[in-house]
Amino acid sequence: MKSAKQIILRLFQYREFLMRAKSIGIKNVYSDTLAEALGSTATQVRKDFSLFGITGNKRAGYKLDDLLSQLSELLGKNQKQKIIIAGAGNLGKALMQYDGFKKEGIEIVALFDNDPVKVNIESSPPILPIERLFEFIGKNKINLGVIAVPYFAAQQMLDLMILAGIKGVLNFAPISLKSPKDFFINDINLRLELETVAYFIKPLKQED
Amino acid sequence: MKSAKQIILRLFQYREFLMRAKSIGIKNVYSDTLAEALGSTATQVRKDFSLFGITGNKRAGYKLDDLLSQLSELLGKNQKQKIIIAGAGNLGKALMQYDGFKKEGIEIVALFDNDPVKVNIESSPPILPIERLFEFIGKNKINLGVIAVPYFAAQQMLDLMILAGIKGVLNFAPISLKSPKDFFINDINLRLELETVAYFIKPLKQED
DNA sequence: TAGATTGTTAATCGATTAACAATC
DNA sequence: TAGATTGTTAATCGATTAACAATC
Repeated sequence: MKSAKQIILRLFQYREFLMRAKSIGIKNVYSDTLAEALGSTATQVRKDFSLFGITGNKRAGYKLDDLLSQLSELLGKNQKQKIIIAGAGNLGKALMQYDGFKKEGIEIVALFDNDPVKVNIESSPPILPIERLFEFIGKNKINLGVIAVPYFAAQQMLDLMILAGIKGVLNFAPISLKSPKDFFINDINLRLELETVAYFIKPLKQED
Repeated sequence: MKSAKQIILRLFQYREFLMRAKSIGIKNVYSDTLAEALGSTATQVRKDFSLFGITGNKRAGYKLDDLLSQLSELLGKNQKQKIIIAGAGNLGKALMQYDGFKKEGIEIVALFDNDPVKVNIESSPPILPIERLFEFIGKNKINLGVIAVPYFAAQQMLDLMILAGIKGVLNFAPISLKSPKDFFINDINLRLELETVAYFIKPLKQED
């Protein structure tokens, strides 16, 4: 949907690198600088920018501040993004405590779990019972969620989220979820990613 | 390197689905069954199989057991895979406690952290000081690692792992790591994945 | 100016999809 | 057999890379 996920991912990476570069006092960058940082190519970088109408200065590369503000404009990272997490298991809690989100404007406003033992209204963010999810989403106008529940509960959770008004999710459940066409799902299957590495480092019987 | 990561990922997904199907007593599947399960297409499924010499029966689809064993043969999932995790923060611990790995033959044999408070030789798996990483990898012949340390420590950690004999890593540090050509790195940047979802659900100013 | 770097067009590459013959 | 499904070839699509004119 819309422009390819991969390009957007790269734009975010450019932005991340630029913020770090800025913090150490760099004022100008070249497509080559960015390529090097990301393990990409200068052509790729300029092509990506070109696709979104981002321009630099021939001979002088890109002014870091200008580039950064153009990217931020594009990626819309000036407003806060509130999210909720379904599932307060290890992964959910790891995400909850991961402070890299906060400084990028991503605020986890609540977790939800159906295990009463995990519920904790006092924690920050609070861990609430599933029953309150629907109401919470509506009241707080949340449109982004994370699914970190077991696979057998994932589809049901997604259906509930969609009904409540969520527009896109990051899904850690290892299953292909069904959703309307205009709903955005980003699947991450950690075990699969790990197994893939295992596959590629295996001594090969035959090349192809 | 070798066959595209994406195909291998799909093969793992087929295998995962087949194991679940088997557990509920299904004996035969069609390319269409698999396509449906993965949100893919029947042509894609047959193409993937064709690329690896996996065949079924015209008119009768695939015998689940045969297919499963062919995939397992290919993906080499009959031996155990030992891994270590560098970084015993929230993410490292979440992975450590995630029991989905174990039943797929992935065994986390140790975590490593340079914070003495986190070190815990008694836990299972043990959390050891970084100083023991090099020796541990050599002694236990580990070739797969996970990098779950802060970004500024990631390159150094990778260098150490490579030196110790690791052949591939799953990297959660949000930075492009440098490594030899024959070393395999699978990068996962959770924040970026989340931001990407946020981008795609944003009300658009202009289509393209 | 001369040299370096951008921005874009064209070529290439790879992956997905369509079409269809083979055949159980 | 007739119909359904595989396996593969060819066509399409999209993304990456190469080439190079524009120009600061």
